[in-house]
Amino acid sequence: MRKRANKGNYTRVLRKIWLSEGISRIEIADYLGLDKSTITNITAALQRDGIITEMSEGDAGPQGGRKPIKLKIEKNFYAAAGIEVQPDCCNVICINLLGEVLFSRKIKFEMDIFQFPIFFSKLIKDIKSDLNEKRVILAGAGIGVSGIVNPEKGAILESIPLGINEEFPLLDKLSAMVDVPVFIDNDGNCCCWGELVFNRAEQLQDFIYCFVEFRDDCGVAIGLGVAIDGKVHYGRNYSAGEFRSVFMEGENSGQIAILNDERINKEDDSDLFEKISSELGRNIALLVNTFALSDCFIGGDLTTAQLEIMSRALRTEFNRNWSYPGESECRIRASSLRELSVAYGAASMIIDSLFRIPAVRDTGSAEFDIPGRII
Amino acid sequence: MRKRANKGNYTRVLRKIWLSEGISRIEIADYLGLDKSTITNITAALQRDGIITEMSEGDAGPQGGRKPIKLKIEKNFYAAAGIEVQPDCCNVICINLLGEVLFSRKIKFEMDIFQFPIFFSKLIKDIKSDLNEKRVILAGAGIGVSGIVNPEKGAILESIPLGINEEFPLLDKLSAMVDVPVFIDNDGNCCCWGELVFNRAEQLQDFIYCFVEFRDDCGVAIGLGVAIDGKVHYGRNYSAGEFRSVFMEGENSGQIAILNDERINKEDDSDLFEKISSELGRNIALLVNTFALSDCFIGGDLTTAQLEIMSRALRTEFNRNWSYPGESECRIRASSLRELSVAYGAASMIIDSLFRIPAVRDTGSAEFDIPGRII
DNA sequence: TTTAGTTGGTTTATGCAATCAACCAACATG
DNA sequence: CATGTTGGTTGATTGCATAAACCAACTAAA
Repeated sequence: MRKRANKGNYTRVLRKIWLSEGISRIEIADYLGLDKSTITNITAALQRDGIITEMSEGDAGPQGGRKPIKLKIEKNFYAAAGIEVQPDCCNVICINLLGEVLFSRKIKFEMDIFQFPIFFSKLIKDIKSDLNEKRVILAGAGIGVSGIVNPEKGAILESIPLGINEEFPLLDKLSAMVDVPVFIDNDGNCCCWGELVFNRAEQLQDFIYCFVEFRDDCGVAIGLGVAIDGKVHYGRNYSAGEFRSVFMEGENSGQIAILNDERINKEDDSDLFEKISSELGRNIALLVNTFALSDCFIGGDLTTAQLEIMSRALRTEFNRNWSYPGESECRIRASSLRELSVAYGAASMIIDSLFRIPAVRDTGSAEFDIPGRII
Repeated sequence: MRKRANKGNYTRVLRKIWLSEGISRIEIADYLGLDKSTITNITAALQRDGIITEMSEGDAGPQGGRKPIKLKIEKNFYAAAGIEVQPDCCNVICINLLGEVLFSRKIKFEMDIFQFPIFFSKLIKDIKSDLNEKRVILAGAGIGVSGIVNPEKGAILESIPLGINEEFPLLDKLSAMVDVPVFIDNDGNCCCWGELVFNRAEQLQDFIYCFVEFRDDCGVAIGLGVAIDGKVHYGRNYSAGEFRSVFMEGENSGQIAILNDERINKEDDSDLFEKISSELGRNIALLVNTFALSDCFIGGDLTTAQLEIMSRALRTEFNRNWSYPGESECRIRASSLRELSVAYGAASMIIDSLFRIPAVRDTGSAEFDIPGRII
C-alpha cells in the first residue's frame, strides 16, 4: 500500500487504547467497526513493537464466557519535551505517552533568535541524557512561542516579544541541529493541544482557551486558542486567536477598551480586574455561543483569587448572551496545568501526533517517521 | 477489503474531477499521490458507471508528448432537490451535479408539521416526474428549516416559526414516504452548504454566512452559519449559529440592541438599517478576526441598496477590530444565490454528500448508498 | 524523414490489509 | 458434565493499490 507509513488502522487501534486504557480487543473491534481478527493482528504487531502491553484480565460478562484481556499503552515507551520560550527564560517539561510529567525546569536564557538553535540543541542533548537514565526515548520536542506561527512550515511569521516581524524559518535551523521531530506553535494553540491531550478521555471537540498574562509594559495581554472538531483551529494565515475587544474604538492599539483609560498592576486592583474580566467575558460569550463551544479554559499567570473573579464574570456574561431559557451550557474551567500550560501543551503536540489519525487529505499525504527505538 | 462501500480513493478521484473540471488522469495522480495506474482503474470504473466522461484532448506540454485527455463530471447523471420550508410557503429548487439550476418554483403551503410528510412525498413525486422528462435521476432531497436541527438524526430540536419546542423526528416520518435520501438542516447552515458547493473550485475553508431577514413581528432576524475546515460547523447540540449581539443587556429578548428602542420596516429606513449593520458588523468582526475566517457572505431578503450599506458597514467594523497594519483580510461577499440561497443550499447538501470524502471517523463508519441508476 | 526525448495512459504480476469462517479457550449454569 | 456464551486466534480468500514494463502520441532537431 504505502512505503512504510503509519498504516491507517494501526493508528486507530493505538489511539483507542490510548484514549481508553484497559480496553479489550473485542471492544476495540466493535468500536472501530473492524473484524476482531484484524484487531488481533494489529495488537500483536503493536505488542511486538512494545508500545502496548496486556495489563490484566477483566471480568467475564454476566452470562459467562472467556475473560477479556485488558490492553494499555506502555507509557514510558516514548517521552516528549515541551519548551515555552519567553523573553528572558524557557520553561521546559518532559512528559510520557500518558501525559504524566517526568520532570520540569526553568532555564534562564536571554532570548535571541539567532542564538536559540545552539541553546536548543544543547537542551535536547541534556534532556536526552536525563531520559536515558530512566530508559525512555525522546520522541520529539515541541516549542511554544508568543506570536503568529505557521506550524506546518515551522516558521514564525510575527512575534513582538521575540522581535520578529518577517517570516523566520526557525524549524529549518533547529532540525539541522537535532535528530528528533520538532514542532513549533503559538502559545495559545499549545495550551489547546495540552488540554486535548490531558483531557483526552473526554474527547473534547469544540472549546476555547483564554490565556491571560500580565506584562510590565502593556498591562494585560490576552491570547486565545481555539479547537474545533477535536483539532486546533488555525484559520487563514494561521492568525486565529488574535484578540481585540469589540468595545475598542478607532485606531487605539491594545486589546481591552477599559485599559485605554486605566492601568493595572499584577496583583493589586481586583476591582479593575473584574471590569477587565467582564469585558473579556462579553467578547468570549459571543464566540462561545455562536460557535456552540462546550468548554472555556482559563489559563495564564493568574492568582487563584483572580481565577475565581474571572470565572464568575465569564459565567455572568455567557448567560447574558444566552438566547435560550436556562443557563449557558458552556463549562468554564481553570487550565489543567497552570504555569506550565504552554510547555506542557508544546510537548503534547508531539504526543498527539503519535496517536492522531492522519486525515484523508485532499492532496497527497506525506507521512513522517518516528525516530529510534529498535524494534 | 470492505463489502461494497464507497471505496475511499474512488471518491477522492471523483471529487477532484468535480472540483477541477477538465483535469487529466496524470494530474489527478500527482495531486492525490496515487499511482497513475490506480487512476486509470478508478476512472475506468467511473466511466463505466457513467458518472464521468472524457471531454476532449488538452494541449501537450512545451516539450511535446502525448496530449492529456480531459475528464469531466456527467453533470446530469443525478439531480438534487432542495426545499426551503417557510411558515406559509416552500421554495423548491432542483440542481444538477455541477450546481446548475434545472428549475425552481414557489409553492404555497400553510406549514403544519404533521401534514408536511404527505405534502413532501407528493412534491418528491412531482419532482421525479419532471426530472424524468429530462432523463435525470433524483439523488436525494435536502430540506432547510429555521430553528435548531440535528442533521445526523434528521430531527428538529426547536423551531419557533414552525412551532416546535421539543425534538421532532422529521426524517423518520419522511423517509418512510419516499425512496431517496433526505437531509435536513438549519437554514443558515444550508446557506453554507450552498456556498461550499457553488464556489467549490475555491475550496473555501473557514467562512461565515450572515442571513438577514425582515419579519413582520420582530423586526430583523439574524441567522449565522459557519464553516470550518471546509465543513459546516455544528458545535455542541447543533446550536452553532444562534446569534445575540454583545451589546444586548439583561433579559431582553431579541438579537440586536438597537432594535430594543426602535422598530424597522422592510424597506424604508436606511439610516436605521445602517445602524443595525454597524452593530452586526461589530459582532461579526470579532468572530471573523478571532477565527481568522477568509470570507463573510451576506444573504437573506435584502435589497441591492441594503446589501451595499451592509457591506460597507461590515468592512468598516472588520477594519476597526483588525489588530494589524493594513486592512482586514476577510472578503465580504454577497450570497451567490439571493432569495433561493436556502433551497439551493439544501439541495447542495445532497450534492456535497456525493462528492465528500468520508472522514476517518473515530468510531466505526457506516457508509450509505445512493439510489437507482442501473449500472 | 528519421531519431531521440518527453509525457499520457494501459496492462500485468505482486504485495498486503482486512475479512470470513472455523476453531480454540475460558467462563457460568443447570 | 453438557451446553451456551463470550473472548480471542488461525488459515484461506478478497480486492485495492503498486511497480514496472509497455504502448501511444506528441515535439524538436538532425
